[in-house]
Amino acid sequence: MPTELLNRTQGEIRQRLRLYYRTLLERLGPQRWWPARTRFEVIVGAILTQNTSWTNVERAVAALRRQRLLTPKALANVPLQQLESAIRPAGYYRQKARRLKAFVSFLQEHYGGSLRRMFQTPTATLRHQLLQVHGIGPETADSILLYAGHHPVFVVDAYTRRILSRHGLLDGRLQYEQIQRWFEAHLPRSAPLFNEYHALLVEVGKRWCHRQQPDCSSCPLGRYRETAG
DNA sequence: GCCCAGGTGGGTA
DNA sequence: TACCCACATGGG
Repeated sequence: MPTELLNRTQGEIRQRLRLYYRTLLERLGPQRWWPARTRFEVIVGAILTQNTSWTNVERAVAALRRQRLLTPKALANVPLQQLESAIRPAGYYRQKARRLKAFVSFLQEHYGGSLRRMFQTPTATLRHQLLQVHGIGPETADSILLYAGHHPVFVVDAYTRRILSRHGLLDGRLQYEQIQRWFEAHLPRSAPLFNEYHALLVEVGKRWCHRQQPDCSSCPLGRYRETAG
């Protein structure tokens, strides 16, 4: 199975990716991700938003803030049941409470609780370490690296797969790292660019590219969609 | 009531 | 490797 469905040249893919970015930025404006006040809040949000709508995550984050739990130390010390109760609106709250605990344990053990030290680690090394933490998979690890640490990694999510495969640009069944490499091979390696591009794709996904019945007529990218999606 | 949401890990063939 | 499934709340 070739990486690209429609037998495009590398140049054509790069041109298409630039066109999409320019179009979305023009039509939707900068998304200014990640919506959070601190780096640690980005990490907490990245875990809480796993397969969950952002509005539900916001309630959970607000509860954590009210209880002054938005620091590594506070999360490490809070009883599990209290943490579960605080993040309940985000769903999967029992799993996610353990995942938050797992991350702050990792941070303490490897970096003495210091996010600054953690993010000084080379990208590939830190990504590998994050993937060892229970409950942190590739998308969460990359969201942490990019949006909390400003490391230049492209974040792939369900919307990214859906949009690009419906446009016939890549095979949505490819593995996470394959799709990530595809983006990173065709775009300048820039954290601000990766930040904005992923955020724009999520906005497109939320508004126009649902699982069933995409609304391509009003989607800013609709006119560029071709067959073989 | 139904489908969906900014995934992940565990189990099975 | 490639599927299945559980996990859970809240909005449309």
